[in-house]
Amino acid sequence: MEENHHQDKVCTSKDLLAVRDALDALSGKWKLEILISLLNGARRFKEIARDIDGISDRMLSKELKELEANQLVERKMYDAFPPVVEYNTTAHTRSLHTVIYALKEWGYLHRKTILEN
Amino acid sequence: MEENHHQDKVCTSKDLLAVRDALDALSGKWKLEILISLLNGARRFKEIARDIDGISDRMLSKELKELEANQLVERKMYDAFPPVVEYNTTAHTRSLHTVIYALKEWGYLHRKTILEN
DNA sequence: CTGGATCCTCAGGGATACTG
DNA sequence: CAGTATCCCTGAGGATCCAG
Repeated sequence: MEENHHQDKVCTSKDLLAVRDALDALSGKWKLEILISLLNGARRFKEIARDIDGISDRMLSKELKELEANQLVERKMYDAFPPVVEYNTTAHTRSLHTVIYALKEWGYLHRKTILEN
Repeated sequence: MEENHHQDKVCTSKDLLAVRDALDALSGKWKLEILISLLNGARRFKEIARDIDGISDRMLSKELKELEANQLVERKMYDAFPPVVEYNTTAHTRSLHTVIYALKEWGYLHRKTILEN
């Protein structure tokens, strides 16, 4: 980033805000599951709903909207009856791989650490 | 990890649980701020409280306890009056660096992505 | 099928006061 | 200083019904 202010802090307050932004985009009980479902292929509303155990239509709709607002899913509507809507990932979703990988690895490590003591 | 089951999924359901474990350990409004404060050096209760704008004693106490349960902070009590308690990071906290770095980088990228459209 | 509208519950977190 | 105890409020998320 452009300015550093010569601090050797682990994480500046600006950095903290960025971390929060990232976490906020993934916040909510179902977002990750939805993204992972879509990372395995484009899906329609009901297909995602069937894919994710326990999610209600209301929540799926809400989370999809937030993900779309954050450009993490793309919504394609086909003019037909009954309605056909297809959800898919975006380039931005793919950029999440590093984050998901880091969280996953640390999650496994964390569980191991906790169980060992 | 030991078994793969020959799937080429981006993220298995076991992986998702690990991601959730990671996120859970960092959940709560103040945990990251507390960790970052401590990553810049050991601190006493009141020092952390002063470091973090807006946090109440109650929340600081609660979050510190959860972090300690997750071995992300270490609590040292010195027998003295008035009481002296010092909080510090642990080896496990340091292992979080990859995660925080990934989240930070993606957070900046995310903001850039959103603002561009 | 793809959702929107409504109502309800509960846990996260704020404010304040108190104790060893 | 280092926390606890209490009370309260808001918003995330569940359940159910309705509409195009």
